[in-house]
Amino acid sequence: MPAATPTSDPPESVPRSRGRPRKTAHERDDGNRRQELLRVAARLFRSQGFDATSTRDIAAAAGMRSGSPFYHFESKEALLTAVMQEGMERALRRQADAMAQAGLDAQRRHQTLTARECLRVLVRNHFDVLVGPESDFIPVMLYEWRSLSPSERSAVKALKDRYETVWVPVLDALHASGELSGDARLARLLIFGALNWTAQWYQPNERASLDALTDAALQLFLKDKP
Amino acid sequence: MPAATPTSDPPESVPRSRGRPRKTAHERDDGNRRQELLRVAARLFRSQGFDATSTRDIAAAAGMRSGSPFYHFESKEALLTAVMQEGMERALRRQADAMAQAGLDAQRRHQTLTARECLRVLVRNHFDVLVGPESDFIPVMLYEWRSLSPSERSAVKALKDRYETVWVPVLDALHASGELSGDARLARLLIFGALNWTAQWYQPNERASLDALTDAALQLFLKDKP
DNA sequence: CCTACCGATCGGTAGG
DNA sequence: CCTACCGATCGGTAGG
Repeated sequence: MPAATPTSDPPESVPRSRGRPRKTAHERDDGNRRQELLRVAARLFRSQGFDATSTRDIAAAAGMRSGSPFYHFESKEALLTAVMQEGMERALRRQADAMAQAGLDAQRRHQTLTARECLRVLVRNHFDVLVGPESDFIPVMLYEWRSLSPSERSAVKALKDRYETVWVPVLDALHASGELSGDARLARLLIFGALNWTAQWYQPNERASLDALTDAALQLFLKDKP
Repeated sequence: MPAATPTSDPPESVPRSRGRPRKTAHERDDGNRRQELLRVAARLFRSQGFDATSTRDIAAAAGMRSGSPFYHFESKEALLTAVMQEGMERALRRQADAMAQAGLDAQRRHQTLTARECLRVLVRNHFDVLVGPESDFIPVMLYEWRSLSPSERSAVKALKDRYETVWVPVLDALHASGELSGDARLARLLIFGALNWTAQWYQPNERASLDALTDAALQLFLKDKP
């Protein structure tokens, strides 16, 4: 039974929002126009910043006229929020897939994943999400927080927390085995910082591959097992 | 003898810039108005971002009318550049002072600083510069790169490079002694990432002190001396 | 440093 | 999704 809401729906379904009604992602087959807007917005927000990108820039990059993005999104801010949510949902899916795949590989070798191997999978996937192909969404989320309203902010933060929660037991296990030293919470924050900062300097044509970067990170953070 | 400049000063000192002549930092005793503008601009740029801060916001915060900041700075961009340069110059001074002081302390104990102790001094000072009192300037530099023109960018980058250069021999020594593992360049980039990211989450009322944070960082990055 | 102002741009909307 | 448009805001300037 759904929770009782103080105001129930109006009798004949009067649209409540301002202006024209807007489609949701799954309404009609041309949701690809919406996807296209998300893609170009993510790219522009990343390269120029949210405030420095006009909705006209976005429309032009998607081959539309200046007013048309507002047919798909209520506001520029809603578009930003959608970019962040889309990015986090993809990241969550990829993280789950990577962990599941690594688990299966281990099983086929009749082994269990060590905490160190788990961390390697998480770090490698994080780099993919952050600086790999189609990686504009997550940097936008990391660097454009300020432009969200409090409620949008907490919606995105919930997804981000889910993403980071996966790391906690892994880091705890490494802490317990002595492979990770120091305060556990501070270590986690510092590690995420080291990883997230790569979005600032890593270029696709960087001499170091993402595998090499993963190696460097694990070597930096982890001690030999005592 | 000063270097010969292709165009020497005009005979009777005609101002070359547009509009009213602007004072430099040392011209007259009310350079404190300029300093005040830098201070409030740094604070607003940090909390709202460069693009989301209007020159009217800055003027109001400094107790001026909307047009007055342009008496002190040629443009909003020039003000941003000045914030970053001022911040880097202070950081460089504080870094040099901290290292010198630590060297003197060691000398008084008839010892030399170990590489590990040097790193501790650098990290601790970096946290001070980044999230300590009057720490708005450096986060602005770290997060508002995009709004600079190429030439302004390289001017700031030169200062940033000078700051980071001090760390290189220290990290190299730790690498040589086996206290720091993995590719040296990548380790340095990851370490700066971990430190710089604290500007995103550290609050002055944070439970961890900057000393505790320094401990956590050194424990995370460094191995025991083999 | 203030007053008064300009031209440009921006997010967003009505109506089709 | 386009056309045509509005009100607000912004960086910056002339003149004192």
